[in-house]
Amino acid sequence: MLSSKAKYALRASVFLSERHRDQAWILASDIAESEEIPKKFLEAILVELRDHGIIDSRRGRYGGCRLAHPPSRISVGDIIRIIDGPLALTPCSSRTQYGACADCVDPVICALRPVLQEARDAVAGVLDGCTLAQLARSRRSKSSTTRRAVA
Amino acid sequence: MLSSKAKYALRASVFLSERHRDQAWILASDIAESEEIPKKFLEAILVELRDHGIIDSRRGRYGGCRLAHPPSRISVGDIIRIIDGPLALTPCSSRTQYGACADCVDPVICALRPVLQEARDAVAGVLDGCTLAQLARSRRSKSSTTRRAVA
DNA sequence: TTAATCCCTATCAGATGAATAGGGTTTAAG
DNA sequence: CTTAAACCCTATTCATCTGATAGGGATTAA
Repeated sequence: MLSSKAKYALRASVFLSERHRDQAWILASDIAESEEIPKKFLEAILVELRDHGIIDSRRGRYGGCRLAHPPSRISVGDIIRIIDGPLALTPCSSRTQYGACADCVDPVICALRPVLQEARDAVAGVLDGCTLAQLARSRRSKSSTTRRAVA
Repeated sequence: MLSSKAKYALRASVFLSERHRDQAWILASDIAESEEIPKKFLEAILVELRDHGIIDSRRGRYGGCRLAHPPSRISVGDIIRIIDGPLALTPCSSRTQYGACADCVDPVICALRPVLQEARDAVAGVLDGCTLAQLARSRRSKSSTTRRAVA
């Protein structure tokens, strides 16, 4: 399951995507308010995203943050991996962060590994194939649909 | 990530698969010893598997447990779902245990949902496509390979 | 100089994960 | 009918993770 933190990170990232056009610095407090994310908690998330090169930030007055790359170059998988760790079901079936599990010597788990790798490739294929740009576009179309439905 | 509990459950299930031929009652303590699983912890796991119809059990002297179905009819996905919960990344993208997430009203998360559903279908496809029988077979071939390599 | 902003460290309550303890209940063999 | 042996139930422990809050330090552009 996704953590709240990862969902917040995705929401914040999409928010930044929508405002990425003019390269302006966006306030963390604006994101927090618009997306209803606890401000201090969001700050910690933004730091992680910055440390992993997803966003750039500028301190001091008139500072803020913005995506470090075009929204079409950042995937859902990227964000989730940074916040929640590898997509794989075990360390030993991860490709981006491979590591032996403590109990990986066991033959049954090893018998399991090919399946788990297949599973991880399947999820990764989907989540890495979906970019922030696509999410932002989909959000835009949904909100307009809603508006039309309400009208 | 898979919990230890789920790995234990898978190991125990494969162990039962290997001995399913003669329909005998297998002792929990035998599974615990062979698979190096803490006995009391394993007992709790077996109860869960029993409650979900994966295994049958008989109490009292000469009791034990065994698979309630042929190993070819029980999938890795079945076991994982019972022990660790839905394969989906959010309640709202689950098919077997659908439920709205607390924050599912948010449009970005909703924009995310189709992707998450795709991801869940992808993992489910893999994990439900792998049965205990296949795992047991793969374990058998591996251990013989090992023996050959050692010899 | 200063107001505004990101950033760092510490802390906290609650949930979850992994395991242990101890006995209760049931069963089949003798 | 007794009894040894097994599953089964409740409670408890300990460590870690999650989600969040607090307070201020460092930095920047006007």
